[in-house]
Amino acid sequence: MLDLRYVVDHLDEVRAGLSRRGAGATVALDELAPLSIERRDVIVKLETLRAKKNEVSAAMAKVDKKSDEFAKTRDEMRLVGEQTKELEAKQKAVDAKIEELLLYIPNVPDATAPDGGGSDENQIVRTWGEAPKFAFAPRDHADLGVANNTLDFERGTKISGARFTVLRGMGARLERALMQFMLDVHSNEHGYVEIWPPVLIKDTTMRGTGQLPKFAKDAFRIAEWDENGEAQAYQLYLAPTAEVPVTNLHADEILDGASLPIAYTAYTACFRSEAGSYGKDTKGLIRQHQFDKVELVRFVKPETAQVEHEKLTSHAEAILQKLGLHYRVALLCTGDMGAVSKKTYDLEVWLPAQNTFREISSCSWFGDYQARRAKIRYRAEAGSKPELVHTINGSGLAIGRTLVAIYENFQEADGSIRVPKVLVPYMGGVEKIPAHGA
RNA sequence: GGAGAGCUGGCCGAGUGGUCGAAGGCGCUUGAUUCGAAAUCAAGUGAUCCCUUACGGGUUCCAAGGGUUCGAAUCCCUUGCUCUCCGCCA
Repeated sequence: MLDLRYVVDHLDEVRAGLSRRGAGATVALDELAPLSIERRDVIVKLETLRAKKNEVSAAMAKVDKKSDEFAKTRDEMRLVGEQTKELEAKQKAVDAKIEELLLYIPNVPDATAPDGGGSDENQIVRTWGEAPKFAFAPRDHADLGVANNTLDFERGTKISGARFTVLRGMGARLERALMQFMLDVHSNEHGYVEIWPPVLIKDTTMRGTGQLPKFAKDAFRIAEWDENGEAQAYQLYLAPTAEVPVTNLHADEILDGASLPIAYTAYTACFRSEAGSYGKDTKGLIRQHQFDKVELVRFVKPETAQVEHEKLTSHAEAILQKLGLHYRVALLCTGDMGAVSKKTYDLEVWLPAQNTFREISSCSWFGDYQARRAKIRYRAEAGSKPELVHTINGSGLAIGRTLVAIYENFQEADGSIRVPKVLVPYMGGVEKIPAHGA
């Protein structure tokens, strides 16, 4: 979330920044300024009373408890106590209102994020490789995977419902190979520390990175049984991305400035309800309730954030390059960017069957927005004031979509699929997934 | 699931109603000493929010939330978490 003081002191600037996201993003700002003044008034009154209480209480310790003077002061202070309680209740109410507003206000886009209303106004900043040429009509991954018996959509639906898929044989092996390969590259070549986090996470953790309260409907929440055997909502969510548990590793911490940047990579299964995406990408692996992803997370000093963001993006790109997959990098416009982000690059991989690029990674710089929510700070040097870190993360990469890209880009006329060279060792030496019975 | 113990500053650990942001120790920082280091000695060493141009002043924080009281780290209630033993379990 944004800093109340900063918002109120720079109202016009913040308003101008938020308005770039489109109408509606600035609505809450107008309520904030008067509330902030009210908050300060309450605090000043409250603290004056408390100071008096503390002063008098200290004096009373030395007074004879049976004296009239003691009784008189005590009665006076009883009144002060009541007033204090009223003011405390008022402060709580005002703070809650402010918090509520702030939690729903999105991040201010960075100046380098282009203006725009939707995905067609994103800027393509670079393109890598070339689209493969086929002497035949390329088939999509779902057809290939059903034919070679590595993707079982029907049984996925049978056991778990729509948007669940079973990987089988070399499909399952490829998924695992990709996970290992990505983690190896990031930890060995890019200097990330590997993390294996829980995927059931608390609501406060979801709040820290901004998934809650605004996007509650996008996440799965688990239930527990009450004494009547009824399912009751339980305060644990299925992580929609490793970003959530991994970023929150350092929640409520003051990090040593010398330890920055901290870089983590983590594989997790990811769970998304995909509310509001009915009818979209219903065929194949593109949009699932459960999918695998390797994530990259960096905690950095503010002054290095832009450079760090580019660096992280290049780390995600390296995976695509090593696999030999044609892709492009899109700088998202303000209207297409996530609410928490200041600036986002999407990596889009070429999918020949769809004759288009599809998102396979999203690399975002969040400024101090997540850090403020999650209270992730650092001390530049011994004795200096704690400051908020900047957080950056990105997929490195979405594994299911990578498998899709490999199937579609490396298919042969007979329906077999070439395994990218770098993955062959991870596939136990297999260089080609056969067209049938894989 | 059953029984018990506990949760205090970066760490260890005192503190059971007032003078406690909290003894003592460790760690850390600075200075002295040293050719330098170790050891030793001295001083300092949390966060939060509010007021103030500044200097500075004040508030809150002893797991969290509520309560009792003129006054709570200390008493009461609720919740969470940790540990030990038993049971169950991949």
